[in-house]
Amino acid sequence: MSSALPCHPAEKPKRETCSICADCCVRHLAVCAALDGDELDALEAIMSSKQLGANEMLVEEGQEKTRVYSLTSGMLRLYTSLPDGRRQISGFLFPGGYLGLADDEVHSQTVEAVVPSVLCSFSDREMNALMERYPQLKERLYEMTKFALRQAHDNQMILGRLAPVEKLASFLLLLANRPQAETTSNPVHLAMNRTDIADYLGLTIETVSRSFTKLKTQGLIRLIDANTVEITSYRSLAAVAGLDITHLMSTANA
Amino acid sequence: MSSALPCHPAEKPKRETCSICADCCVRHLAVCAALDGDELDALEAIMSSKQLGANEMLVEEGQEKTRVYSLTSGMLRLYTSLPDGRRQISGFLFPGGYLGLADDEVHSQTVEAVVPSVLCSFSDREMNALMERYPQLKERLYEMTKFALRQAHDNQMILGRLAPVEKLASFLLLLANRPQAETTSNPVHLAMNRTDIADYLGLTIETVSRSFTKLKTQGLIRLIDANTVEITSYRSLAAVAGLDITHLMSTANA
DNA sequence: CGCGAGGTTGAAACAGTTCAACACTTGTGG
DNA sequence: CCACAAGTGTTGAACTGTTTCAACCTCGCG
Repeated sequence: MSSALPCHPAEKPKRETCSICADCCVRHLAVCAALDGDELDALEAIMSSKQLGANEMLVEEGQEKTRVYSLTSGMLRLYTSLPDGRRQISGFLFPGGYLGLADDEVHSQTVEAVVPSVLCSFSDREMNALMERYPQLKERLYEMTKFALRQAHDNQMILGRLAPVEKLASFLLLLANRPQAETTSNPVHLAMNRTDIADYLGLTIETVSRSFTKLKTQGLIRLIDANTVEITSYRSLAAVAGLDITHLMSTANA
Repeated sequence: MSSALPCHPAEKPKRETCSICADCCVRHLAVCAALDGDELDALEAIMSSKQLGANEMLVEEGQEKTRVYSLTSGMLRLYTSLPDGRRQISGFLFPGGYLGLADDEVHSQTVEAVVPSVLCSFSDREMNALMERYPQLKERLYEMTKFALRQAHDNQMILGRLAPVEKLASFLLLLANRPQAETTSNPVHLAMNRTDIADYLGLTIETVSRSFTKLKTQGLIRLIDANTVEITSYRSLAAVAGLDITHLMSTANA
């Protein structure tokens, strides 16, 4: 689906005699960046692979947390729902992202694949054991949790104080500058649909659509197609967003 | 100001020959719950006390993080601002709360006292050293960070998907059930003013005021005075809030 | 070719914001 | 002790913008 890098583990034979982690192209972004050599083998020993189809659910809110995951390729959405069906997407998970940072015993959010995805799966118990054995692994997860918390704070500003166009501008900049791509990616591919964007930004799909039109009319973006956005004027878009997101570009993964 | 428990360290002589931490009444809520005996002495050795007047600023967004804090008594607000002055309060810190969970080198938020407050202050460097020495201290901070992340996710739902009355209802329930009081406190004392509430919930002060009136008219709350709310019907208020916040009551501090 | 899903656009309804006035409390100074 | 000003909160009325509801468009696919 996505014109991603040519090397996901899924495309290789599942488990060879030797390390597949070592060749993983998102390793430097993921938890596993904390490990090397033997340590990596130990991680690999408790790892299994998991694939998800588009919109397939991985975990559901309230479910016991028995396994944790590291996303290799694809994209996930994390959300909570209200009894009446209203939904708030708290974030999207990109390759290198870790699933289970916020939760202790129970998952506090539902997780679904936005597009077909591949994950590394671990028993929560075994992962905890490994964290005791390799403190740098725990340290890494701690750093990733802190980063997630900063992201959540930025999100609160977006949700609480930005106007719809500003929200969308921030969102596009966030996608353009997300760490995975290393450099600023342009045009930006929107793997999620308008409903997802709306539920992430606290808007309706109609308002999202109208905000796209506004940015287009103002000449800040160009919609190559409904899911591909070219950022025509990066600076102006950042000015509209108001939010200073520069720290999200570099700090990405400490 | 607040009719709090009778024992804040501030009321005692500043540093006696022996442990003041051991007598601290919020210790079981704070970082220090992870430590005991000698360990507690080690923490106390690097600790100093800090007092803040109402609305006094402790740290400013962008400032280098040289010290970290544990709140003993009072209340703090944490927020970020936009260039044009719009403000989003990401949360309030209550006694036992820790300041500096999300940040690495630089503070990502401004912190001010809502009411006169007393804090334990530590050099960030020394605290890190202590965390290396006592892994359970790091573990404790990690748990508190995870809790903060879950809180942030709940907040995103409140900001993005709840109507004003629902937002206010959630906010009141949050205050009523916050861990410090141990039991559900009623009536609830609002130490912060309407502007703070508005900037926390993503509303204007007028809408906050009107929402108070609506809850009052519906018979769910009673305003003893502008800053004291009696929850008349807890269940109905929870129903209005929509949000299930029960997990915030018990999980408080793992 | 026609159906369905996803996205855009238009018009009306509604709700939160804005602007303004008023009430209440507190502190200052005559 | 009272008058007055300042700060905070509430209420009203008009306005603006998002939501709602509906229609329409486009694309992919059976």
